[in-house]
Amino acid sequence: MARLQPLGRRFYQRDTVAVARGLLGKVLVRRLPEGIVAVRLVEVEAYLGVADRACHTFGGRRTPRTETMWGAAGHLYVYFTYGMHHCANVVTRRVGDPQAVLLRGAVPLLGRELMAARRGGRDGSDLLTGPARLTRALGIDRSLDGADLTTGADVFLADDGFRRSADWTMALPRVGIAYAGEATAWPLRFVLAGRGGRRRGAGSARRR
DNA sequence: GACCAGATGTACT
DNA sequence: GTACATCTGGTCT
Repeated sequence: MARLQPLGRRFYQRDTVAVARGLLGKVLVRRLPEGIVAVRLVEVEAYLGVADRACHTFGGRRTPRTETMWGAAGHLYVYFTYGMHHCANVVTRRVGDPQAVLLRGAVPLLGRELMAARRGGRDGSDLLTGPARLTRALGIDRSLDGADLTTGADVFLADDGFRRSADWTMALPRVGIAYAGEATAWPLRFVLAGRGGRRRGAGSARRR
């Protein structure tokens, strides 16, 4: 894993669903003060911008929080939710077309101890399953909102040659967006089958 | 498996 | 000022 090259801007400028599928199996590398950690993405969700009721930019909403999504592809969009959790997204498409892919789950490749330490010593099959667990284990917060993923700096995505077959990719309804009307059922959540994806299905959607 | 509380930033009135 | 959020961890059954 010594010489991973960051994915280029063009990878992110494609159709959001294509980017989401393409991200499965890719390696997310994070440089922490304590060392380098790396994980393989196994679960993501696509958010399709102004036409997607579940998306922060639905209807053209543009606020300080969502500004990163409105910018160039290949940047990290990090937001804070439920008063205590951070979630990380990858911005896709082009400037002015605010779409993104939420990183929901991964499996550890390198630096597992560092990640477990950041999660308060918890280490188990749920170390990286769930968007907020992922960001916590990788030390991702609002300070990384807008970070460029193509430079290979603090955080970036890379291809280490891992090849998933299309047969191993599942498309499922998204999670936690019961408020989103018809968009709730759109199959925009992609999971690498047979890998640590979460078992909790769409059925766990909260009241509210 | 089901259910609930938690803590606060963000959007909107 | 108010409502709610791309969720998690803990408890109860």
